[in-house]
Amino acid sequence: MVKAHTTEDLADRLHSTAIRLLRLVRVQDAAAGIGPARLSALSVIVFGGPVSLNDLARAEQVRPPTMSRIVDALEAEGLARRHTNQQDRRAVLIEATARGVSVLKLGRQRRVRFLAAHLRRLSEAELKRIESAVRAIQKAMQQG
Amino acid sequence: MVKAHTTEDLADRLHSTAIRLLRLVRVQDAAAGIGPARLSALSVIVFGGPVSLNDLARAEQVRPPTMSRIVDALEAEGLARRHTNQQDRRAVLIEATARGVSVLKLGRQRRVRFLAAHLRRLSEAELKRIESAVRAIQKAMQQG
DNA sequence: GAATATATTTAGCAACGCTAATTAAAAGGC
DNA sequence: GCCTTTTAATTAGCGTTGCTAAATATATTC
Repeated sequence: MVKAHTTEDLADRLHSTAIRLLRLVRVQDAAAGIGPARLSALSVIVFGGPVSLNDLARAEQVRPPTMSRIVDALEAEGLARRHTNQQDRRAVLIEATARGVSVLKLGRQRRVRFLAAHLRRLSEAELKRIESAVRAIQKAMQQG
Repeated sequence: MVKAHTTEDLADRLHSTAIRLLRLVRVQDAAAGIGPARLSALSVIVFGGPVSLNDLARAEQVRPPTMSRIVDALEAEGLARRHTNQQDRRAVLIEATARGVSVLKLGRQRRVRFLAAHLRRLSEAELKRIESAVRAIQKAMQQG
């Protein structure tokens, strides 16, 4: 569980590190005044432009009825808006309100700044290594 | 949001990458037959030895009543056991059963193997960079 | 035009989060 | 040695977030 001589050992440590990292920054979300499912869905809405409910559910790895209710809540809180797609009137297009964008960006900023404060403990060389690793990890995760 | 000239940009990308990584491996948990809160608590119980309920709740960033119920479920499923601490009879000590240990390790293995399969797409040099970045990130996160 | 497929919602249930209040044991003050 | 206060856990009751099954409305296909 400690040595990283195999790819599987490295995967184990990378996995644990990702868990710890998100657990660390999650503490900042208390100040956001919005639950985790809503915050996460709002993120996809803000950065993914107008989205259909099905696509949004898929992106969040959640079933459509679950997402329908989350969007209800986001609408009730004035953070997102539904309007029917005119090309296919069965479907809805969901987009963020100005308030939704600002709530999301502030929440994200809190997390990121908190994490950045930790990273500043490291040397330039160490930061460069993380930068390069982030690129590699994203490459490994591309298309399934 | 794209360039990484500042520590904050790097934190942003690292944060996003961690989210995507965990979202990727989470798909494997469907086969575990146990909810995420229980699985995560079981992990602390297995690797953190016998723990009090309060400590377990703190480790999982959850309130004691929530953890009490999760431990109820783990006991009902035969994955963990409570017994009262003899030094302080208000407190309980929670530990994993043999079945709890095996359920956790299999679940973890599924996640880790899935992630390892993705990492094998990378070169040795890229894996070395990730290895080194993991160490740096853990260093940055040490003690708060 | 009828049958089928697709997008979303509604209904109802389980798991997980919370706060407030209760119970039981330990620790401290006098 | 009592009596108060503190601490550990649980119970009660509520809101959110996950699911499946069924309903509704629109598109598509034959």
